[in-house]
Amino acid sequence: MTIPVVNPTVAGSEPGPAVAAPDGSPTRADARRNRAKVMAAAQSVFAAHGVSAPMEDVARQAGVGVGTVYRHFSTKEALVEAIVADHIGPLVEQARLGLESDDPGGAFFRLLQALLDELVSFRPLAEAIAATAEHLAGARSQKDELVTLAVALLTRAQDAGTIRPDVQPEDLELLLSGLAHACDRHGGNQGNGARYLAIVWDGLRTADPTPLGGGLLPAGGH
Amino acid sequence: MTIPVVNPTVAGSEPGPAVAAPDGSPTRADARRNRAKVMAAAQSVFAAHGVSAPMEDVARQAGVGVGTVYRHFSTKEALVEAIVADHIGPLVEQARLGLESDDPGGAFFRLLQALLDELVSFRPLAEAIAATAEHLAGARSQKDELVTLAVALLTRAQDAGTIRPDVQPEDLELLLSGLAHACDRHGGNQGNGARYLAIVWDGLRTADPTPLGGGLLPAGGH
DNA sequence: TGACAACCGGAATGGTCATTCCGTTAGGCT
DNA sequence: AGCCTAACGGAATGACCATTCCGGTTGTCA
Repeated sequence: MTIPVVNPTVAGSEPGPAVAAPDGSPTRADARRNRAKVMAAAQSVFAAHGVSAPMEDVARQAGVGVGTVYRHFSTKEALVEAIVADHIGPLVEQARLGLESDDPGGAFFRLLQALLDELVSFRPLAEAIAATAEHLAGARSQKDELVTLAVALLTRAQDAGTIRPDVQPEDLELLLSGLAHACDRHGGNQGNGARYLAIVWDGLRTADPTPLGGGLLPAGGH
Repeated sequence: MTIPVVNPTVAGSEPGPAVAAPDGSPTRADARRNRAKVMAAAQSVFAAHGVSAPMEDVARQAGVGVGTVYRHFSTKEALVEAIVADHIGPLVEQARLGLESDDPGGAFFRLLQALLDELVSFRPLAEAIAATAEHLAGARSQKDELVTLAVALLTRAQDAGTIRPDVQPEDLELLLSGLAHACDRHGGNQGNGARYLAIVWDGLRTADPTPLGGGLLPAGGH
């Protein structure tokens, strides 16, 4: 047992051994190189076969042994999380900028659109988003932060009159969840995802909305 | 239960051994009883823990051994399919009636609503629907039939002017898929599912739709 | 250049299922 | 009542994986 590490670093991303010293120094060159190879391999393997693909496939694709994969990511979950973080980072950034825009509705739409693009290109992201959306409590991870920012953007878009006022953050969770899943299931066809988004978007901005409260009567039908 | 289907035995439902003789005669009483117990147990176990729940849990809940479960359903998949068929049957019936209604829009909405209810009460149904929706080729199973009928209903609702004309059957697949997943992920809260449906519905019936074709520009934003 | 960790690879381990096998039990029919 | 066989139950089997272990390799630093 050689795990003298005392520093926890960021939970999950840089786990057990010391890939990076407590202060952030890089360590051995081959280790850094391998970490990158593993990330790239995981990216492609998980994208192609979903997160259920065996760790050994990731290792093979990376040209290393499983042991090496586990040296860098103490757990499969940690590996997935690391990749997801890569995808989410830019989205968080975009959401931040959007909050400062004077066109909240457009910014919100573009955020959804960007999210959709990522979703299409990397399936596991969908699962991660969906899982996070479960309860948007406090923002501790990037995923949570993204959800939080998206909610803020939603509120601003509502204040601006672009989005119907009766939509709640929980609905956003559900919509994202559904969006994610639909894209997951039809990964190959980005066009479909775009159509789906357009429809939901129209539902969000409708001027003559079906009451969301109780009765569930179609506003336009009948 | 009520499976008005005229068809002999649906492939997969009554497999290997002779739960029913080739001509359809019932067989031993205890066998029939156990089959029912297994179905009920599977229903509740899968609903509670998802289809990934072990067959042994189903057997225990039914008060029988795994061997007995396999005597009635040659495969886990066959068991799931049998339960799903129970849930889909009534929906197919409703869709049929809806096709004869003079209010296609309302009928379509009510079908979605009923589907949603089933989805909320039985998670695996979501997966099954989503899986089927993949390609709505020919209607050979009940699932396919449901999708086909729903598409027909959609077309009629469009002809009646309730649903925007640029919505395609593929979009329906995606929407159902997303709907299913959202309900799967938030099984406990039917209220949320209803809200989600209302939003999507408004997107479907909007009078001022975002073009579904190319540019992906928000119609109301900016 | 030599020594010492840090790293590496991949076989071995442990756990979780679906599915099969077979000795035992008990409906149904004469 | 007694036989014959469909049905049972549940231990055993086989696959698939994540994760761990440890002897061998190789950057790095003095």
